[in-house]
Amino acid sequence: MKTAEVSNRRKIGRPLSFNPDQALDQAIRLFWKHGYESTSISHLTAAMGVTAPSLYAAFGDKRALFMAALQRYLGTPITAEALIANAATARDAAIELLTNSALAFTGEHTPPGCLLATATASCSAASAEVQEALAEIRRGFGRQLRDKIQADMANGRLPTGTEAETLSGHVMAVIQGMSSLARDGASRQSLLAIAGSALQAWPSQERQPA
Amino acid sequence: MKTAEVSNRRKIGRPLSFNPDQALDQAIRLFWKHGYESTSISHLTAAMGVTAPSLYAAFGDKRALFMAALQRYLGTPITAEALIANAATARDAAIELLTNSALAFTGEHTPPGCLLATATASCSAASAEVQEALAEIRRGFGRQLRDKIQADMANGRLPTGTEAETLSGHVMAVIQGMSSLARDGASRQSLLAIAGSALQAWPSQERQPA
DNA sequence: TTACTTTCATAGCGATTGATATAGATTAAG
DNA sequence: CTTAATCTATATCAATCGCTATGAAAGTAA
Repeated sequence: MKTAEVSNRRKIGRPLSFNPDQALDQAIRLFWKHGYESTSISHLTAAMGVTAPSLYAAFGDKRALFMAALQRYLGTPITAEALIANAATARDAAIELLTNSALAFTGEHTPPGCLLATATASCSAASAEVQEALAEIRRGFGRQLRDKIQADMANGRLPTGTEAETLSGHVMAVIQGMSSLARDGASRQSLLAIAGSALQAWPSQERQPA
Repeated sequence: MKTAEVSNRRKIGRPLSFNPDQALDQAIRLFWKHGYESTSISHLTAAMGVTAPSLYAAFGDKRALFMAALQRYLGTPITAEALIANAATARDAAIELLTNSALAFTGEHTPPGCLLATATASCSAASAEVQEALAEIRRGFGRQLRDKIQADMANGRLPTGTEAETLSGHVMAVIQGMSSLARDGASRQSLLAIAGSALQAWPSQERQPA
């Protein structure tokens, strides 16, 4: 067990000289901006205000630190999983996903784009495991949205001819495409307009009565 | 002038032991799969069948080699620039861009996704110039499609209320999003379906008579 | 205090990075 | 042949990579 377990840690010994969550926020910023492989340990230690041995004692190796940063990133301000689950309809889920993404990718105090989409977009074979882990998270979001669409079809809220896989794929593509556009300098306003344009492709019970 | 100029090169001296274009194809394959920074010189020399000094003599430094590979990549089988310029309408251009992208991102003998979209999706500050060069190429494609849309509006082939910037941005987002989905394992069929779904958002003169 | 536990800071590990100096090999020209 | 031009191969450069051994510093508990 390399990673320190805060809950089981006794209160004896020299205390930590840094706030783990604040340090993790700096790691998020760097991984967000430069990706997984291009963010070096020396960059991280400098930004986090922690020496390398302390970093490894607190978070394990680079991969574990990245996964911890990713989990923290995915939980702010609300998980996409909860957003989809709590939406009244699949259309509402798509609207919120697209809108929240457009806002999150163009924050004033954060790097442009999406950490989940770009951090391992290009990396060597040595990081294949991390790359696959992120791919599975992305695919999971797509599957969840697809299932929500299929549920709405079963409830009559969407035409029976709707291709759930294609519709969720379109939304996921636009979200990840917006991340690329944001990295290229697109404004928040333009991304919100694109999100609205993508919703034009959403089928309605009225226009297509099966 | 570090890069050898083939046209001005005299025919005396020891000839090249490798085919520059074939070597460049191998470089394209590696940069396509692993991106700019994560593809090392040793990886390149091994795949290209060329030693490091020969590589540097033929192509210059790593940046020049990457840009040469990118130019060759962007010209196969046809440049997106020519595709947009030769299309009869902006809608036709969008259809061809989306379809060709779906096919190119899921080739059997090439890595999944798009080299232009992913090679510098995440890189350190040391590669900021290369990153910006690729961003400008992507933005140029978007501007060209936007101008084509505006031309169709002027000719009455599109409703006057059409937001050209948003519509082209939507197409560009879907294209780059399809690259991400392809990297996550999406099939050619699913990408073609997503391309068709994106076209549902395209305005028509009939449905919206301005 | 003394014992014990944990973190911190220094220094450095082997491996790899992008890039090159040097010398030998291979060709055409004269 | 000799000479000039160009490429190839070996060996290596300083810098950085992810990571860690070591011992001093800083806290609690007796």
